[in-house]
Amino acid sequence: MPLDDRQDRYPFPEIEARWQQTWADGKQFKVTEEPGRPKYYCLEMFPYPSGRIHMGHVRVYAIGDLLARYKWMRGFNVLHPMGWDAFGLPAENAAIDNGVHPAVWTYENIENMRTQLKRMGISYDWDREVATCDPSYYRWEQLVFIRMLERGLAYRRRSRVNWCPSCQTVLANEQVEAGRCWRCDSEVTIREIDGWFFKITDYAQELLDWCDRLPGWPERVLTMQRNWIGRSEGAEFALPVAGRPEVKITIYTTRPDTSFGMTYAVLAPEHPLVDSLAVADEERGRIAAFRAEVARETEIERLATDRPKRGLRLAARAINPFSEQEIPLFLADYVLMGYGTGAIMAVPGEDQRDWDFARAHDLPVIATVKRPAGWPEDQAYTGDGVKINSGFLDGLTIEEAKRKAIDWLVAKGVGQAKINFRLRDWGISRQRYWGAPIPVLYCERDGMVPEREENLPVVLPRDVQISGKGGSPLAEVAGFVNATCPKCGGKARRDTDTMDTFVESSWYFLRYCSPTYDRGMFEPAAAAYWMPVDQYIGGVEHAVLHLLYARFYTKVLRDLGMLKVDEPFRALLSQGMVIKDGAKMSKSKGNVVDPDDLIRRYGADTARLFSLFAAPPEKDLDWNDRGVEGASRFLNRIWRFVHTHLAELNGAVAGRGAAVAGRGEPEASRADTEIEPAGAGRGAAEGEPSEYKKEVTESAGHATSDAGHATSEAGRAFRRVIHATIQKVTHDIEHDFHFNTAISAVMELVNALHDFERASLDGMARPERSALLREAVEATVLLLGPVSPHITEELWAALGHRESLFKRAWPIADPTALARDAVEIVVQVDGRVRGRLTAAVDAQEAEIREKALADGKVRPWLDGRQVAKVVVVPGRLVNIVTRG
RNA sequence: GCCGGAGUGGCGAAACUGGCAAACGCGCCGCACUCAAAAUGCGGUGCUCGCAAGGGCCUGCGGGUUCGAGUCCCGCCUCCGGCACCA
Repeated sequence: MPLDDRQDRYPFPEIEARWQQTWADGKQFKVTEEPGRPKYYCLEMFPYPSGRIHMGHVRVYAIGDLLARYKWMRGFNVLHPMGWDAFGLPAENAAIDNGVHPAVWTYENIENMRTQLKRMGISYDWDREVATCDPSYYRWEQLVFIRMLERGLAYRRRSRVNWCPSCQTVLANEQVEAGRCWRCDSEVTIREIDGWFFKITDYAQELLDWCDRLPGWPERVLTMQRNWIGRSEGAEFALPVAGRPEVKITIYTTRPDTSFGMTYAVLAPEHPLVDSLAVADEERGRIAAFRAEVARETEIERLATDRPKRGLRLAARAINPFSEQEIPLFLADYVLMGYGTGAIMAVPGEDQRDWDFARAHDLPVIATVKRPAGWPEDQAYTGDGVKINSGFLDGLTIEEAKRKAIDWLVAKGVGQAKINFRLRDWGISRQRYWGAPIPVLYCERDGMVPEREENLPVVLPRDVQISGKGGSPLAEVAGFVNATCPKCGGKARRDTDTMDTFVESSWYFLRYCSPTYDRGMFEPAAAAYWMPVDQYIGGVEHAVLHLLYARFYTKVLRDLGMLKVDEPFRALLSQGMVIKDGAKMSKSKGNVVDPDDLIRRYGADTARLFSLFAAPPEKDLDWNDRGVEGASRFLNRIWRFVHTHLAELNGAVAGRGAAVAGRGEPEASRADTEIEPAGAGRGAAEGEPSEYKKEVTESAGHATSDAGHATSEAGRAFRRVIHATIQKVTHDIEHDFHFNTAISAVMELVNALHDFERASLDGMARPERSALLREAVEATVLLLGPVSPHITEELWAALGHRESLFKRAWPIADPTALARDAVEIVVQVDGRVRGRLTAAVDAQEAEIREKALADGKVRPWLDGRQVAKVVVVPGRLVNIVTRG
């Protein structure tokens, strides 16, 4: 078929639409569990249905689809699903702004985005699509909520929480970024409010431990999770208050070895013992004023570490149990109630913050670690050293002293070793409408009561006024709030908060295993077959949020006896952002590229090719319109080559000179090149299904009947290029997902194909040439299939194949084709390349050495110099080292 | 401050366990086709000295190890990301 005259481009709109239809009609990517066949669960983070896909989506889905299609070709049973993270605030904000119901808005957006995604030609099993706002979805997380409640893994308490004044709702710690709301960037304030929590802190240690057992995860994500969990080892002990034996302040420290240097102690302003410590009314007044002052600070101010530390000295004094000295007690804003015990021992000698505070308040400093020579006078010392001024700890190392100090506390019965985590429980109540209702009621008689399981789901009511003025909209819906107590049948009120949408995304990958199952969250056998996700792909912005929650939730489900896996995602590919003109694509910066435009102008295959070619997936991708042109040009070049050589290419197989013209309707005889992978034949073991190699090797022999016997020098060289490319592309995909270099290898093959085509016109036997051209073209089409599936399907059909490219096995490099008998060896003199020589692959070192020393290009460089040494690296280079 | 990651042509980027730096693509230059342009094809393209043959210099900076360093070691600088009065 000729190029489209008008555009000089191959007719991608027609081709892409047709193949998308063919795949859909044939349910080609629909999967079911096939016990005994190796599975591959390939998952991209599902999108929030904002209404339109953006380039970031194109990038993730192109990556995921490449892997999914590649694994199909390698014989795996591939689960590749798609769905919608459908609850959330934007829907509600749209309702406030435009008066559209969030449900209407959401489902319209889903329709839109589904159409867009289908135009990308991703190999999803659309029969497994889920939307988290569907009651048949969230009913199961309500059930799990109740089970968690029974186990104490979900609990309700009043607490100081992060509050976004703009979103009018509570935020979890993970959803606050540098004091601002992760979604709307408003400054976060603190509120004391009743709410539900998931006890993720119970899993802190396990979540941390498994960070060391996830080799398929990028190190940077694991590091972020470790930091977030924030484990620290130390000691906790009672700090006596002078003259007040009934008051016991517990302090936490990671440096019990420095206890002798404790010259004062500090309580957080909100510390509950502060009230009982105050003696006079006058002091109570000052405390109240200090607390008010601290409370006025915004989160942002509090985060600034360089600002002077405020403190208030209390009348009460404490006793350092180590030195038995009386020391002053302070309230100070640099001590946080939320970490440790909310009280610290201050050791200005070995802690810079304490040092700064001690300076400002004229407090004594005792050094308990010997300073290295020249240590500045005006700094705390946190380095290593020997203990001094520390009574029974003197002379010990820090580590020894830590242990001995803890032993001493234990012996005295006042303290013990203690491990602390920075991780806080996950606050999941949201004072908003568009979320899953919390399945709990409050009865006048029985108090808080969970809904009965048989009454689930607690359906989110449709009729609701959304004002955005604050307060849970559900509280205004009488028909929802007023209910009967599941326990006594009396009057009860429903909880009117909804769950954080991160709860839905914590298990959607499980729902995909059996999306319509109605007797539980997922069908156990299906989950057992598909889980864990083999490859998860998504943006790094979820490094601690979603990825930590999902890990936690999976462990909870395991402990509830519902699931057998410890971790949901075996491997994670954390893809970079899409950048244009030096900034992340965003409407406000005006640098967005609309995927729809792109696909309309160049086709999905080009959009996918470029986004995979421009950068390795983990790096940020610099969008470049010219680069897209280049990708398009490349596909056109292949198209043109195949169609201008179609007669020769198709004649080659049967060895007939007769041309088979016309696209896609070749003769049936072509079937002999087809591999029909029977279900049984496809794959036995993971990674490299055993019967697979044989099958493909045979096929290679078939498809290249004449080329296999390529005897000319040029023919063998070209065939080596073909098979080296197969090897490289396979390696790049398997080894480190460097699709950019895989694609560049195919580009090189296509360049070599053009060179060969020209060079072989004279002097090469026609059958050999034709067979090699066909072998190269088939390899190109196969290798490029997972990247640009439509054009390759079309070309594959044009080459006479009747079955989809993706039912065909991935090619394997033929070792005989790769074998070479001579290699080029570089000759260096003193590390500089001076000549080259050709030697047999199995040439002995001595032989290479002689050849190198005798080389005409090399000799002048040895003139007047002595050869000191000759380094021979077989198959690579010779370095002649000279002297004089 | 702590923890990660990265610095390579005009640009996006390559370089497996130390072995020809800059593959591939973009851009640019030249040529062919064309009345002309577009498209396409072919060739060139790190910097620098030279008419040329050919030489010298190049992977953020300074040292080191090595026959040989983009890659390993030590010390810096810059940028990006995460965490951050976490005791």
